[in-house]
Amino acid sequence: MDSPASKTQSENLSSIQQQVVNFFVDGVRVLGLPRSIGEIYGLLFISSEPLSLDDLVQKLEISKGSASQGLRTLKTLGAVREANNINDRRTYYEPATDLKRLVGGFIREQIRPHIDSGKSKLQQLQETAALTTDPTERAFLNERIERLESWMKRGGQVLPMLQKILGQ
Amino acid sequence: MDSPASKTQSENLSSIQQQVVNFFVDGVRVLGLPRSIGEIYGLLFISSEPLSLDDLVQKLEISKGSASQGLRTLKTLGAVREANNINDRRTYYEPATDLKRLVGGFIREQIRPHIDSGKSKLQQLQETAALTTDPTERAFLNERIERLESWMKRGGQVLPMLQKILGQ
DNA sequence: TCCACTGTTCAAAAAAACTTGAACAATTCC
DNA sequence: GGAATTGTTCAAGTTTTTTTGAACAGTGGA
Repeated sequence: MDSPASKTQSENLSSIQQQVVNFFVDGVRVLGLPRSIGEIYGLLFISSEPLSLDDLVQKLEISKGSASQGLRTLKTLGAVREANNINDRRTYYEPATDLKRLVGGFIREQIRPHIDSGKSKLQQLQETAALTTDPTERAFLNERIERLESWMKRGGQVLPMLQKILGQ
Repeated sequence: MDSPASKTQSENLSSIQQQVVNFFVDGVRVLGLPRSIGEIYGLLFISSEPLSLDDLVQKLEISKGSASQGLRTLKTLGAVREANNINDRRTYYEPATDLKRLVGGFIREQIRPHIDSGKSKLQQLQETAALTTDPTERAFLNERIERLESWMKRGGQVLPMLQKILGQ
C-alpha cells in the first residue's frame, strides 16, 4: 500500500519508533527547531544501541546532509554524544537523557544569546531616548525602556533557576 | 534617499520607534511568532497613546490583513487590550505590559496545548510498548517512556512556578 | 434604506526555513 | 600512494509559513 518513499517511514521503523519520532518532531517544533532534529533525537532516544549517521539516513529516510547537520546541532546542544566507538570506523551516537543537561544546552545555545544581544540593544535604546527633546515624551520612553530592562534582568535570573528546578 | 516603500519604515517611524519595533521583532521570533506580531506589539509598546488598526497599517506599512490577524493573536495572548474608545468608531489598542500576564498568556496559548497533547500521546505509546514481546526490549522501552512521562510532569509543574516567579 | 467606514477572511503571492544531493575533504586500510 | 569509506559543505530545490489584497460582513448615521 505504501510507496517505497512514503512519508511515514513504515518500512524502516517499528510502530513504537514511529510514534516516538513523531512525539519528538512535535516537541522540537515547539522549540523552533527543524523536523529532522526531532526525528534524529527521537530515534536515538528510543534505540537501545547507539546509531551511526548512516543508520539515521537509512531508517529515517533523510539525506546525509540533514543527518550531518542535525547531529551537529544536537551535539552543540549537548543533546547527543558520541558513543564508545569500538572496532568500527564510523561514529556512533547516543542521546543525552537527563533533563537538566538538555534544558541547559537549549538555554545556552538558543536563549542566552538573544538575551545578551537584547541587553546590548537596550543600551543603544537608552542613548536614542536621551535625544528626545520633549520632556513628557522622554519620561514616557524612559519608563518603557526601564520596563524592558527589568524584563531582561528577570529573564537572566530565571533561566538558571529553571535549570536548577529541572535538574531534579 | 529612501524609496517610498522602503523596508525600514524610516518615513513613518522615529528612530526610537524603529529600534523598539526591531527589538520586539527579534523577541517574538525567539518565541516562534511572526514578524508582524513583533512589529505591532513593539509599536504599541512604545506609543504613549493607543493606536487603531489603521494607525498600525500606516506606520508599519503592513497590510490590513496582517494587522487584523496580528491584533487577534495578540488579544488571544492577552498581550494587547482595547482602549476606552471615546467618540470614535474605530477601536484603539494598547499593550499589556506586565510580564506575568504576558508570560501567562504565552504559556496558556502556546505551551500548555503541546504539553497536554504530549501527555495523551504518551498513553498511546505505553500501549504500543506493551505489545513488544522481547522482555529486554520491552523493559528498555518502558524505561524510556517513563522518562518521557517524568519530563512532561515536570514541565507541567514548572510552568506555573515560572509564571509565579515572573509575576514580581 | 443607502452610504461610508471599520474590520475580517482567505486564496494566492511572497518570503523564510528546511532538505537534498553532489562535490569535496578527511581518514583508514592495503 | 591509491582505493574505499565516512562525514561535511553549500547552492539549488522543496516545503512551510507569512503576508498581501480584494471581496465581504457588520455597523452607525443621515
